[in-house]
Amino acid sequence: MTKKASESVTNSGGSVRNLDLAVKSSEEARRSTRLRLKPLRKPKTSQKKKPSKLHGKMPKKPATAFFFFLEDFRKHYQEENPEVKSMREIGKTCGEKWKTMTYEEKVKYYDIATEKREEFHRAMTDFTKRMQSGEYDESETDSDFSE
DNA sequence: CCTGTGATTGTTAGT
DNA sequence: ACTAACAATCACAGG
Repeated sequence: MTKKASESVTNSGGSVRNLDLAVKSSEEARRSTRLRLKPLRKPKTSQKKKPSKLHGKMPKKPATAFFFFLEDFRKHYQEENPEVKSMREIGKTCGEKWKTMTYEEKVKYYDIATEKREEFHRAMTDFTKRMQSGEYDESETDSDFSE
């Protein structure tokens, strides 16, 4: 609630500024991403794997801006192409359009992703803190006692 | 009936 | 700094 007011003050300026910082932060990471010319591993895609209990309470990676755009784009795509139900084709179309999108247009999606990232960061901090505090509780009370 | 696949880019943690 | 893997979605297929 409080931060909402400050953000509303600056229309695009605030958003852009946030994005700028976000971009700057990932600027380094971005470079590496672009360099990925070593597709040694080329899985057919789809890296879905079963939820391994790595730590039990490890915060999962938040959806990226692209995913938010996908969510929105998917709605429009289904409206115009109700025949296409497969997400695979949408992904291609969305990805192609995503590249054509301009910075300003992506800003709004990046902005959402940035917020999600912050939330994730909090969960991560709490998680790490808890971990250092007294080792992670792997017990997670499994089925021993119902809650 | 349930699980895995397939496709997209972006972000994160780990080494 | 770089690498590898994973994040959501939704329809379809296989066991």
